[in-house]
Amino acid sequence: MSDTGHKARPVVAVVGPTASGKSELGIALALRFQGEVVNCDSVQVYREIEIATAKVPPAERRGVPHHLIDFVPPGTGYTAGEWARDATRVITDIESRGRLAILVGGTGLYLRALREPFFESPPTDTGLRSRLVSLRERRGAEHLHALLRRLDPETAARLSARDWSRVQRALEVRLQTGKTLSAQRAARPAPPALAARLRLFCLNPPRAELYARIDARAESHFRAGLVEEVRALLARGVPEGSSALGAHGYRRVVEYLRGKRTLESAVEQTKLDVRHYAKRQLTWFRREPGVEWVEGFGDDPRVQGRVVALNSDLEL
RNA sequence: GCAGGGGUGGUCGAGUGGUUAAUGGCACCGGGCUGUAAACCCGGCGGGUUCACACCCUACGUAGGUUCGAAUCCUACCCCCUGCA
Repeated sequence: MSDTGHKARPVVAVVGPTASGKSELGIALALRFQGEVVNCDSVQVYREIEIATAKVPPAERRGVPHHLIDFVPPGTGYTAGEWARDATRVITDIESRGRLAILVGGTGLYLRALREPFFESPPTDTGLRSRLVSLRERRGAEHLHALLRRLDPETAARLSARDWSRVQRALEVRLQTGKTLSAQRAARPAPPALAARLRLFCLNPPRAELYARIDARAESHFRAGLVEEVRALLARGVPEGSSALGAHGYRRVVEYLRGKRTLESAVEQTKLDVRHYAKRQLTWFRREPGVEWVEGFGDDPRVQGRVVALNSDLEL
């Protein structure tokens, strides 16, 4: 390509807050430019959890191939680092067939992991993790933080004791590798070549309308049988502490089924969870470099038309 | 109608004479984020001027009053809840 003077074909990415119409826009672009969708959503990777994930059902994908969706067993963990490797492989494959790769999803960390790879790190040691979790449950987050102060003072100083999620990760790194997280942070591999070709579109719908959609969508999930889906997943042995059942919708229904809240409060809390999440996504993408902001919803044909126009150079 | 209880900032709810623009929760807004990220964490939050210390204005149902000082006490009125009629 470069020797012919043509611009390298981009890897398109459609990101944005949840419920902003990313999937629809991704499919529209794929249809227009012979593309294939690569899921960039940390929950849609799981199979068997359906109703509250907003996955586009295969029948509605209009023939557009979707990758990295529906392939991880629900009780299993899956991480940003794994996704980055999988996505690199999948994108390479799509492009080798002469098609356009279109990343679609709202998980900012996943995209980050692709653009700026993490340091080499062994896979999650689930045994160690569960020991740390139970330690925290028994002795409190302060205790974990105190432990980290001994094992990695630099990271401990940077992290609040209440930020147990990161404290725990830092402990895992130190315990699994023998090296501190602070020592490893600098050692970041070079990004894959394709990262430089990313063309990043972030949807930005009117906030009030977005929230209204989120609320409506949560209610429709409950009407569609979300509670029954969760009941069945639990009955099948999917751990309630799994990432899949920690997803929005699922988390609160698990609490309801465990008698920790009413059904009504599960619905309301789910709406709040998702609204808060949408806001955090916006915060994330605001400082993500190279974002092209697209006002409106991705399922709006006018918005799709605008984004198509922005990619007119992809026309064959 | 009588007897009790109550009306507080977007909301729930503390506060019963003096650092009270008013504890706290929620909503909302903003920020952070290096392998659980739909996770986890932090901040702001009556309005106006100011880069800022600061200053001004408006606020605890309404209207008056007592007091150096009132969301807090008194009076009247309006509204809500409960019990008796």
